[in-house]
Amino acid sequence: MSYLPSSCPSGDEKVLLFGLLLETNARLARSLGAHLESECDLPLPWFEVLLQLRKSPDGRLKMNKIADAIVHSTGGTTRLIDRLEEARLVERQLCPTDRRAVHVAITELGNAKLDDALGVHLDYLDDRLASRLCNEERAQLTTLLTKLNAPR
Amino acid sequence: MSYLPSSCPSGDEKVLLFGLLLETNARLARSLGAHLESECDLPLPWFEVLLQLRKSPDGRLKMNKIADAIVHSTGGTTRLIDRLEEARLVERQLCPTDRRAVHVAITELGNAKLDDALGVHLDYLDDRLASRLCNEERAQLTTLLTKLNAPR
DNA sequence: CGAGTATAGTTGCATATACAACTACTTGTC
DNA sequence: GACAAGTAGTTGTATATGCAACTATACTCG
Repeated sequence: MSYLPSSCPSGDEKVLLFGLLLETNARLARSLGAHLESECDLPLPWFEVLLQLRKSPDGRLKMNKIADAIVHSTGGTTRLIDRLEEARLVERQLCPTDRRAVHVAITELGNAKLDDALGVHLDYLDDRLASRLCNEERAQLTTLLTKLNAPR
Repeated sequence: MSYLPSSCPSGDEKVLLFGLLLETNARLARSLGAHLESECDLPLPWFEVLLQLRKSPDGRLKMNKIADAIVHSTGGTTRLIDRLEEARLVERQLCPTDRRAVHVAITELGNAKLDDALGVHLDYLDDRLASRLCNEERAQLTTLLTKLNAPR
C-alpha cells in the first residue's frame, strides 16, 4: 500500500530551489572530487584545506579557522589535518601567543600538490562552469550566493 | 617553515565561485539538518528521500531513481532505505514487471512525518532564503542552478 | 592573585557512506 | 532457446565525519 501526496507543499517554489541547490552542489562536488582523486590523487577535503591555506596571507591558519572555512566540526578537522600532515602537505606549528592554539602551515610539498590540483580544477571549471554560465551569469551567481551565505 | 603563495591562481574568479557554492551549500545543509533533527527528529537524508517519494506521482520510486535523485551511491541508498524502512517511514515492494527491481513506497507514517518536516522546512526557508533573496532573485538563482546542473 | 568561565584542540565512540565484489534477473543476438 | 552482456540491488569492508567528553590554556572579575 502507498499513500498519495497530502496537501502539503512539497512542490513549493522555495522547497524546489533548496532541493536544486543541494542537488547541484552534490553533483558538482562529486564530479570534482572524482577528477581530483583520479588525476592528482588528492581528496576534495584535502584540496579545500590547501586552498584555504594558500588564500591566507602567510600560508597558515589556526585549526578553528580551517574548520569554519571548510564547514567541518573541529574534531573532524583535527583528523583531517592529521592525514594531511602525515602526507607532509601541511605541518602543525606552535602558536607563539596562545599555547592552546595550533598553526597549520602549508609545506613546499603541499604547495606543489596544490598547484597541480589547481591546474586540474581550472580545466574542470572551464568544462563544467564556464561552458554553462557566461561571465555575467557567474557574476550574478556569485552575488546571489554571497547574499545567501551572509550571516544574519 | 611555511611557503608563500606561488603564482598559481588560487584567487581566480571561477575558483572562488566554486568555493562559495560549496561553502554556502554546506552551511545551509548543516543548519537545515540541525533544525530537522532537533524539531522533527528526522535526518536530512531521510527528509530528502521522503520528499522525492512525495514528488513522484504515485508515491513510490525504484532504488536507482532515489540514489540518483539524492546523489548517493546505490550501496549507500540500500542502507539508507533499510533505516527508513526500519522506522516504518517507507516500505519495499515488489516490482511486478522486473524482479530485480524494488519499489520504495512512502507509508502513511512517512507522509505524516514528511508533513511535519515540511512545516519546519518552510519556516526555515522563510527565515533563511526568503529573508535574503527576493522573489526575483530566487527565480534568477533557480535559472542559474538549473543551467549548472544540466547534463552536458 | 585565585576561582570561575571561556576557548582551542584532541580523543573515544558511533554511524553514515563509498567502493568493489557479488547475486539475481533481464535483454539482445545468433 | 541459449549464451553473452547489461542492469538492479545488496553486502563486506574501509574510511571519514560528527558529537560529546576531555585536557590544557587563556581570560575576567572579585
